[in-house]
Amino acid sequence: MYYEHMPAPRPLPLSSRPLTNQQSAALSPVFAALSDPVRLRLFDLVRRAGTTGVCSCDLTEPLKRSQPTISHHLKVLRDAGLVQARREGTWLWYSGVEESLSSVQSFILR
Amino acid sequence: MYYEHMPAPRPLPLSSRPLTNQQSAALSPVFAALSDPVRLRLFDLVRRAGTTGVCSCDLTEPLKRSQPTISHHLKVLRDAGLVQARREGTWLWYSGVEESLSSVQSFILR
DNA sequence: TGCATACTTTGACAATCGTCAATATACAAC
DNA sequence: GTTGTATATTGACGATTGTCAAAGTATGCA
Repeated sequence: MYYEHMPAPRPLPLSSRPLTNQQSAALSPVFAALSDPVRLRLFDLVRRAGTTGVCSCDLTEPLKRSQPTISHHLKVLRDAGLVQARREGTWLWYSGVEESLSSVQSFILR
Repeated sequence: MYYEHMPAPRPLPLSSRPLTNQQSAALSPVFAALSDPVRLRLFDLVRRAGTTGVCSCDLTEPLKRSQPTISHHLKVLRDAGLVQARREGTWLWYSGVEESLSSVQSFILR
């Protein structure tokens, strides 16, 4: 409820079938990756860096966590498919994977 | 990625500000509530029961979990604002709260 | 080769989580 | 009151989580 203007809630279509075990097993890790407040801000920061991306060294300061902790969280986000990394010399440039949110979007609108 | 027809990924507006500590603290519990596969199916089942709702006694069997476990998960979903309960005699009828997904929706589309 | 920088992995810790059996509570009917 | 049914709470268990210090790996440069 942190938004001033929220999208209007849609009526349920009820067209689709109940979530199967496999579907919930595939979807829940995405929610889990976003279930930690620090990781949620981390994903937000990476995401808004656009296609250029952001190096993880610039993320420890705003999130006030150690570098290994940030590295750990980035791995969780990577394993969930929410972010990706591109190496450039010593640096790793992280960027968001927007398509990874499609399954969440589908679930919300189902 | 469990859907055949996914909504097209939107380009980032980049209009809004980075998530604050308070915003992520408010939003992450919703993701956390959906981060468990059993609870995700539970929410899906409750949700598609519509305004009528469903009694929790009918949820232990499809989810193959004990009654206390279902009760525990329903409490997590209730605390996250995702479901609500209406008493009718001995029964409790659970139904989904669609508006609770607005914050998630906003975050995805931000 | 060596050194410096960016990042990952390991190992440990307290805290939280998912689960169930046992117990408790709430309500209806008698 | 008692009895029965629906649901919640308690307490315990192993498993997982977030965190950091320490050590390890990778890349670039002299």
